[in-house]
This record gives sequence, C-alpha cells and structure tokens, in this order.
Amino acid sequence: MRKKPKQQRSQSLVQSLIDAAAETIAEHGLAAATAARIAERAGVSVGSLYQYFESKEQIHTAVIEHIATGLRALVHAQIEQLPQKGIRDFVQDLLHEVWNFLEADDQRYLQITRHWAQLDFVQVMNGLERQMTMALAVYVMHHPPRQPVEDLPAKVYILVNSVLFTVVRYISDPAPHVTREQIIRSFAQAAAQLMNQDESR
Amino acid sequence: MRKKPKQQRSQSLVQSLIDAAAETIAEHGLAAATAARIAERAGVSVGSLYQYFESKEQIHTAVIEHIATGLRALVHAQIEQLPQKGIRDFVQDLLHEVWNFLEADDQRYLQITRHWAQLDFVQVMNGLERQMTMALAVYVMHHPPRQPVEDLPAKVYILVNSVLFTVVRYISDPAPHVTREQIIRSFAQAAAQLMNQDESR
DNA sequence: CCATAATGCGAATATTTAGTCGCATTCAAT
DNA sequence: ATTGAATGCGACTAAATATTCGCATTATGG
Repeated sequence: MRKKPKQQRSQSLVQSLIDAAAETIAEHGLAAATAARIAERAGVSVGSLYQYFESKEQIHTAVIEHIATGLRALVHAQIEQLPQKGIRDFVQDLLHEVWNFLEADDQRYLQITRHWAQLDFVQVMNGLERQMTMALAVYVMHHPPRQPVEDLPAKVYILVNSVLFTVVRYISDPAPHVTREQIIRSFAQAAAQLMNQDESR
Repeated sequence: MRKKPKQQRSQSLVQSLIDAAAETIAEHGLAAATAARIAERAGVSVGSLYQYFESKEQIHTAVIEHIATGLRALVHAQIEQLPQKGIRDFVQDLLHEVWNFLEADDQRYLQITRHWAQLDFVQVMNGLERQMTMALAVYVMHHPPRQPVEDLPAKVYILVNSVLFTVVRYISDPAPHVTREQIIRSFAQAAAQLMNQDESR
C-alpha cells in the first residue's frame, strides 16, 4: 500500500476498491479483474487506485485477506463448541457453516476461492490447519478412543483440504448428481471414523 | 481446430505445439502460456499455430485432454486389480500411481492441474467419478459388508475430489509438515472405513 | 516433372492492460 | 480565511498480446 489512507474519505475509497475487486473476481473471474475494471466498478479513477495499491495483485491479496478473516472467525466459533458436540456433529455443523459462507453474496467468495493456486490462499489453509489440529488434539486427549489416533496431523491435513476443495468443487459443479446433505453426512462420518470416535460399531 | 492436419509433418507440428504448451504452463504458469511463447518453444511460427487452433484457449484444452487420457488409463489399470486387492490396498496403490503421475516430468501435470478452475478439468473429474463409482459398487456387491454402504455415490464423489485436490495441494506445498506416506495411509484407511470394509475393528 | 493443394512463415495490426504524472479539488489545522 | 497536505482525477505512455494475411515453401497425385 503506497500511502496510508488518513482521512475518512480515502479509507472508504480503499474499502470500496476491495469490494469492487471481490465482486469483479466473483462475477467474471480473476483475469477480468483488471485495474481499470475494478476502479470503474468502485466509481473511482485508476489514478486513485494506484495511490493506495502498489499493483493489481496487491488488491487481490487484500480480497483474500478479507475472506480469510471471515473463514477464521467462523472456524474459531465452531471450535469452541467442539467439546460439547463431539467430532461428528462438530464436522457436520462446521461444514454447513463453511458451505453457507462460500455461497453467500451470490457465491462471491466461492469464485475467488477457486483461484487459490494463483492467489495466496495457501497461507490461509495453513492457518486453518493449525487451528484444527490443535483443537482436535485437545479433544482426543480428553476423549481417548479405544484405539489411539495415528497420524493425527496428516488426518487433519486431509480433512481440511478435502472439505474446502470438495465444497468449492461441488458448488462449482453445474449438475452434481449427489446432494449437499449426502456430502455433509459422509464427511462427518469419515471424520468421526478417522478419529476413532465412531460409536455406531 | 481450424484445419485438420493431413500430412505427417503438420500432425507432428500440432503435437509439438501441445507439448510446448504443457511445458510452458508447467514451468511458468497458465498466464505465461501465450501464443507467441508456445509457438517459440515448439519451434514454430505463430501463424502456423493459428492455422490449427482457433484460439490460445483451444490449445490449453488440448493439453487437458492429454492429461485426462493419462489419468483415465492409470485409474482404469488400477480398477482391474481392485477385486484381488480389497479397498484399502487399492486406494493405497492408486494414490501412489496418481501421485507419481502428477509429479512426473518435473511436475509438468501438477502445475496444469492447479488451474482446474480455468480449464475444463471438471469434465475429467466427472469421468473419473463415474468410473470409480461403478467399480466400487460392483466390488461392494461382491463383498457385502456387515452394514450396507449408504450414499455410495456421495462417498465416491468425496474420495475422488479429496484425493485429487489434496495431492495437488500437497505437492504445491513448499513446506508440508506431514509426509506423503502418512497422507496415503490415512486416505486408504478413510476409504476402507467409508465402505465399511475396515477389518481391524 | 508439373499442377495444385497443403503447409509454414513472421511482419503487421488491433486490442488490452499496467502503471504514471501533472493538474484540480478537498480537507484540516491555525 | 489561508495555506499546505492529502486526495482524486483521467488522459497518456509503454509494453504485452491475440490474431490476421499475403507470400514463400513443400508435399502429393498423376
């Protein structure tokens, strides 16, 4: 960011640029999110845009950070309820929340998440992983299963990535032949089994 | 494709363009795979490129199709061995194969797969899903578990997408804190449990 | 060997895009 | 009210890039 926005008008200008960038990426993809288009959508001149952002990519990064904050908050809130819920319900509810989050605002965040490879989404997922690994480790310690859980970090790695990508892929799917509820149920089952917390045996 | 390449020299020209495109995407990303660069790498003029491809995107699509063929063959070969192996070993071996495939040739295919959202990779995954669903349905029919498998299509959907995306993500990860073997083992376990084929209980 | 179709070329054109710069406008402190 | 700093503007520049077109070269069938 070139200059720090000091006055209030410039701060809201920066915000409107970030919003406009998010909308543009969501509606027309990353490639279409050019400096000119973002500025126009924000009702701002390109000159002003470059007053606060070094480059086009810096705006994209700002958008990611915005999404990341939302995701982190959501996961954090759910983790607080893990002890009372147990793994299965926890995963189920978390999945519902993530799903709704990605679908909100006309799938604004979804479209952005699809371009994870080109954006710095990897950092975000690393953060989520750590958060989840800690929480699950603590939970398993307090609810020791008959058989100890092996490779817990690997399992969390799988779960976090699988959930996020599969949901993104599902929402992107024009004609999925399975239902959202089936996916969520299956994921919850898989998670519970992986943590050896499956009571139905 | 504008013209059909009839003579042998033009056919190999087309092939060299596709190869060059794959290499360019792999090494420098999708955005860098411009018409000029692809042509240069193939040792061909841009004019010739546009003689056989309507647009830059059409080359990208051709590259995808090439990868898809490889993946399909690989999965097909593994599915043949499913009956003798059982779910767990099947998934484990399949994962090793997919992993090696994506890492081969200096991760040539990996980089391409990372851009699935912008390319037509969705079709590929639909195909793989159908292939796997059929195979697993047949297997489960011949090896009925104590409890019937619910939501089989959904579970296969999860498995296929999770495996592919998680592997891609893992190979992209500059500093993963879990090992490849842990991931594979955990996935194999998850698959076996999901199909109620877990004998270790 | 000739006629004709297929192939190959790359300079030239048209478009798109990132990023800059000098000038105009607004704010905030005195 | 005045003044200097902050903000905002958008035409302009420079660089990439997609795609075309007329001409040169090469293969093929007779």
